[in-house]
Amino acid sequence: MPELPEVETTRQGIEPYIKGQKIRAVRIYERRLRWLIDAKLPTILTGEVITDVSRRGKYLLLTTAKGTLIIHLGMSGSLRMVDHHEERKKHDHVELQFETLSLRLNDPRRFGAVLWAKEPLEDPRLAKLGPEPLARSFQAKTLFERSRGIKRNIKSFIMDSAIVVGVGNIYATEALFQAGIHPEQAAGNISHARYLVLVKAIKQILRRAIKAGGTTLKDFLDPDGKPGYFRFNLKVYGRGGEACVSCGEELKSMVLNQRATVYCPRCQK
DNA sequence: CGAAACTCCTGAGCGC
DNA sequence: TGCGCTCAGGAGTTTC
Repeated sequence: MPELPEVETTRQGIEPYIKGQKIRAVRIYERRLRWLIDAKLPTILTGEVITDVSRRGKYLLLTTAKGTLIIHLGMSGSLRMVDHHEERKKHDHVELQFETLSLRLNDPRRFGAVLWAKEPLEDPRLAKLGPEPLARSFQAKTLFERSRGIKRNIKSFIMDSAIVVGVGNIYATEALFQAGIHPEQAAGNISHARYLVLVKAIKQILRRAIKAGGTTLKDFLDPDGKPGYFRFNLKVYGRGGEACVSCGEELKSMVLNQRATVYCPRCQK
């Protein structure tokens, strides 16, 4: 479900409710997520204050004086702020109880993760992550240099979190359309000039999507229960067979790196 | 080493 | 109404 804009929307949604708040209780209803949740989590976290709510790639980081709770939403995870007494829904796996509200993690497919780390950025899963796409450190120059000699297609290259974090299937598809680059183009064959356009496209699309509260395809809701509106700005994703908004040509659908891909054969070379 | 395939899991939508 | 099939927004692990 979530790509970077949805994770950032989630972060912004929960921050005002939990930053500075003390955790009163922790309930774990299902430990079997991507990795088994540490059974000692309630003991570790109860009584701790959340001092910061940040994000690294698609990982959410809830900082306390003792260490950091790392939450990944996987494909189908979501966080909601609810009243303590609100009935638990199917697939609500973890709950952090604060003074009056609770933060609940719901994740039907259980591809998400809840991890505990003293130094989260040293966790092997986070240590090798590439730059944040919205940071100055994400530049055409580094992409260009890192891509020399790389034969794999540009779509899988920009979706690789070691290259740049947070670009998932929807936004990779959209950014390549905006940049006029064919998704199967070899990363190593793309000029510096075209990487400049691509980096600009990625930044712009992600910024706009965050502003719109993310993309709701069927079920993404922010922690207050509101959907994201970027869906209405999607130019190619989910529009295979329809007319290109730019040239009118029929958009083509294909499966690339086992992921649905849509592109305009005339606009993207 | 890089690149591609495979894997985890549930639910929605479709054709019959 | 039900069955079986396909597909889904991620990414770590395995295989070639």
